[in-house]
Amino acid sequence: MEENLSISIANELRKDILRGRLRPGDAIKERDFAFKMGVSRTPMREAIRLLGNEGLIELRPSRSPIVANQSKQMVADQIRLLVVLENLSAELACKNATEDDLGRIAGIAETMAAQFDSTDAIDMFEIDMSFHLAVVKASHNASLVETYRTYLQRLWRARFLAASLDPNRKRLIREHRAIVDALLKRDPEAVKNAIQNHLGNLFRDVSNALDREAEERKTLTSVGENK
Amino acid sequence: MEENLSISIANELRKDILRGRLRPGDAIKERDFAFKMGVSRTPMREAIRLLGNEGLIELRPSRSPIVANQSKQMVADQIRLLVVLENLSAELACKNATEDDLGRIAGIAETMAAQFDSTDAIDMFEIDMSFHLAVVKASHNASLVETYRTYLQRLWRARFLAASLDPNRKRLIREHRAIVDALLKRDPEAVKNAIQNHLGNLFRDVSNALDREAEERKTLTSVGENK
DNA sequence: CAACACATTTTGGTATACCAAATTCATTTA
DNA sequence: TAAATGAATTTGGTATACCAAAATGTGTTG
Repeated sequence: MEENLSISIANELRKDILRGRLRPGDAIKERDFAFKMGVSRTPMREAIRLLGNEGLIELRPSRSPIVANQSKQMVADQIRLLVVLENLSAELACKNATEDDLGRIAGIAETMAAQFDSTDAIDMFEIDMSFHLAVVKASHNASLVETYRTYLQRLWRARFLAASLDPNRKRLIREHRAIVDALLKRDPEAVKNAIQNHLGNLFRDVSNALDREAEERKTLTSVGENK
Repeated sequence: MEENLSISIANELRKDILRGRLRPGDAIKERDFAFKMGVSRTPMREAIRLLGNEGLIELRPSRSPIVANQSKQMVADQIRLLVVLENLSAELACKNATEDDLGRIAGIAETMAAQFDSTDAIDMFEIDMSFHLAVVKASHNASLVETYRTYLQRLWRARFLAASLDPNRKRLIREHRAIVDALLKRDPEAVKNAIQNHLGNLFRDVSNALDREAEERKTLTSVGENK
């Protein structure tokens, strides 16, 4: 897609949100952000609306938009859907994946295994997410890819917090390899089982991470000034 | 959600698209449509972008946007996903539906049975779609509802064409009743079977309808002027 | 000290103007 | 008659101004 100013602004804001430089609850003041980026309100407004549609920003009447701050119920709902989308992609990828697709997926898994200790946590998490997205792309169902991407982004931060809480590298690499092996065999049941094994406790892990973060925020608030 | 000018314009355009007053391939000329509706380009532009995000309008560089004209592959992809979403909603609705939810779903099915012959095809199709959406809402998973709604709208026209081609009222009412009965029993497998039975041939039916329409368009084009 | 009223600030929304790029159309030439 | 060239039109995108509504802050009064 051809990139205009609003799309490049949206890309930059999205990256800031996913990478944690903009945190849940932070205000995105249209005029301020436009001025800082040296653009007018129009493309900034359009970018904010785009991210609003993607669920990353929450628009509020008569108040500045904020980085979306999702309830545990919303996170649970999205994870429930994400798992179903990954299962569907497993089934379809077994049928439709090209040899290039499978090669790419296996390559990403190898890259993670090889570089885990020498890559910072944020970059490694991005590779992890690109692995999952590559599996979905191997389904060759464009709607599935589009919808999956939406929830991948919405859940990004929560999953990153969960991954940071329990960075079990051996388990991660083993479970990704199980998914790759099952895909290479083009065995849908085996892929689904491997995915279930990999994501089965995702909500619990994410929930724990969000609880932990809420505790930390409460501690900071009680010693700091009340805003 | 509070309705501003762009949202009400988007709602009007969406209704025109779903109801067939704007057809696939029709241009949505920003300046012309804004003038006709007595508004400026800004809310019209925002409304067009909103429908672009929803997949109902296709934006093109340096050309007027057009009503999305989906390939059969895209339709097949979307149907594949829609069925999975309906299956998930069946499972969750069995667990989470309130008695009000079930009453509402049964009520819509009864309304269809009672009013089928006295309601025009477009209105009856809308009731049919509201039945399916009510089942999904009964899942109480907000992300599922949002995603399902997206594909319900994208597939609206193709499904309406298919329904018009083979308006089998008895079958439709019977199959909806089977879904309701299975929901009342809160039997996920029975609901999934009923949905599979109901939607199992959706792609074939839709594909036939799109083929038929393409034939008709070709016939019209060969006797009319080439644009 | 709390509540109320008024002023100020912030904000979303919309209108309009302008620009550059792409497309289309018309004319000319070979 | 077809191709090329130049002019005109259409179009998306962006900047800026303005307005009304909502939120916030401040001062006064009871």
